[in-house]
Amino acid sequence: MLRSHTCGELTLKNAGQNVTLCGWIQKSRDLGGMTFIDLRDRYGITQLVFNMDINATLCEQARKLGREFVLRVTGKVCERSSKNPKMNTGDIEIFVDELSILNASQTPPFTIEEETDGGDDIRMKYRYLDIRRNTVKEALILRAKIATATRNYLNNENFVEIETPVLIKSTPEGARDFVVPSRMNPGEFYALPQSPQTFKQLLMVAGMDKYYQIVKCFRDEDLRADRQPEFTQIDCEMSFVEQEDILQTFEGLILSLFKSVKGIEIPKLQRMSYADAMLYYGNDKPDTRFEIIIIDLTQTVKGKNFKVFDDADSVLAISVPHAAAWTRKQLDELTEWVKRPQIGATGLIYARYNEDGSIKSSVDKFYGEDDLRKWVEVCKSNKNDLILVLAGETSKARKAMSELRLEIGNRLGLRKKDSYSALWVVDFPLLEWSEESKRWHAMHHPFTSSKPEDFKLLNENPGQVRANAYDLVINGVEVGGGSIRIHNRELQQQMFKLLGFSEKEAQEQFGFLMNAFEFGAPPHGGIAFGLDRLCSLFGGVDSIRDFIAFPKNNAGRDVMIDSPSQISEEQLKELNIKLRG
RNA sequence: GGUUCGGUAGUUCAGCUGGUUAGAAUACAUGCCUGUCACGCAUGGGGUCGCGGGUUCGAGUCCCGUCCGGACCGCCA
Repeated sequence: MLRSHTCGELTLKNAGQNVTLCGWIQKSRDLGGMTFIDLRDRYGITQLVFNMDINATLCEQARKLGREFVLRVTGKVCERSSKNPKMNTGDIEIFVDELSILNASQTPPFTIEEETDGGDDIRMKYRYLDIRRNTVKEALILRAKIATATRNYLNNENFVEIETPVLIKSTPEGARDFVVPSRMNPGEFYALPQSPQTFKQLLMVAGMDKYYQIVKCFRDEDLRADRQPEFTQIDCEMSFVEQEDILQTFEGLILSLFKSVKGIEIPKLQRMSYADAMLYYGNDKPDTRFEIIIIDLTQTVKGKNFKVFDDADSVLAISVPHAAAWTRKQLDELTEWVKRPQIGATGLIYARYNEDGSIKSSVDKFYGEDDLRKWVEVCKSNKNDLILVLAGETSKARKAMSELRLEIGNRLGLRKKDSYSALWVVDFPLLEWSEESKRWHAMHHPFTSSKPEDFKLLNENPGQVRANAYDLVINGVEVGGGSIRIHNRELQQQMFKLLGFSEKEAQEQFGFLMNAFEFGAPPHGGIAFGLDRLCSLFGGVDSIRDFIAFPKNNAGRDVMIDSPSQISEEQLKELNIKLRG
């Protein structure tokens, strides 16, 4: 070993010992007669001292060292005459008597500090320097903790960790596949898995009973702060279970993660139907950290010759507590906010329920005091509340209101990073109609089973069929989702047919799975969690990027290694690929 | 595919309605300084204002195009 201790562990107890440390220079302070160097490694920072009176040559040498030089030093641990209570090692320092420079460093392009001066771009380009910073380092360590705690829990529950292939088969359902050409099979391509879905089901057919895997998945879709083209799932599947068993098992996982990683106990998870989530929160991943819910005013407001409301499929409201005094300017600004194309509302109507009991709205022309009184009643508003109303086609109005609700939550400071509200959203529809492709799409995926009682609707009214599917939502983030699967060939075939597959297509693409179902497939179901999102949630930030050691940028590029990149003519030839102009 | 914000010193940013030699902080270099820990003080170097075109007597500033980055919408079974 090049070192006897790390830079984070020495305290007064070690005073008098001779130690050898290795690390990077965080900072040096040259006072003339003496020089202090903060030496950093993963574990912490320890102060080195060089003194002209004690060792002039060494002190001269130390003055010349720059930031991020890698040193190995030997010296004696001494109690400081002026201690630094902000540091774990602040009571001691090392009087160095041997110094070797293991490697020099250029001046880093940004400061290696908690609050760096570097922008995202430059940080990503020099990610290996960025990771030296505490915030990123801690984020990666948090991720490792979550992964370890997950493995502990699942191993303890008798799950078996099994790897599944990364080079698999492309299928048209769902997201775009990343595709890999096969040299040995000219003109043919592998796809990278969007999830190990079919393999884990085959493992259930194989009798593995309980499987999990912390696994990279790939989707060739546009990126977001919480979406990367390659991401990690905690992928799980169980045999001989019903929905309730899955919810119980994985509620246990989540509670145990909160406890072991964050050290907090969160309450048992609420259950909310998809229909309720849409009705009260306007989307299927409600942020339940705050109470404001969406109220349907459609019937209340109709028939007063206000065209906007009379023409609307839905008129939705939220009652914002203690906001009646918001200024006209604030409300105008909020109106502009909802009119942005991303939100897409055409306008915002408001009613103030004033302290004195009077109600004043932006549509007083159409609605008298009595009408507005009804609004207040339906919204269950209190004095001093502000009612905000959006109208339009139901799904658009819900979406806009959902966004507005979250924005209001932000403005009122109700979405606290360190409070957690987790719930299961259940009873998803099995299918949703796509106007674009004029056919039904699986809302979860084509292997999802329906509620037995809804099964009879499958042919006459597919949109009404509820699935045995469930999502885990925490603070408005979809952290995981799963379903009880189909394990019967005929049923699976019927599903493919409903989704517009010809029998031939279904056989070509998923024949292996349906064949397997004919060899004694057990009832089974599972769930997958997004590890990256779980990390960002635990870390209290919105972006998943700092929980990934080497993430991709907005355009799916790795700016550090500069990928993707072109490949040589020989490589293309070998792969039997010709690029189009 | 679209919306939007940004690109000025190594870095983060300021730079007004177009007008003198483009600034600050920090980083860096040199010198001084024996208890600093955001050390201090002094001095100094550092710029193709992303790129191309246009308007103008004059463009960092206005216009068009383009490239790059961030956030978002579409998309993400």
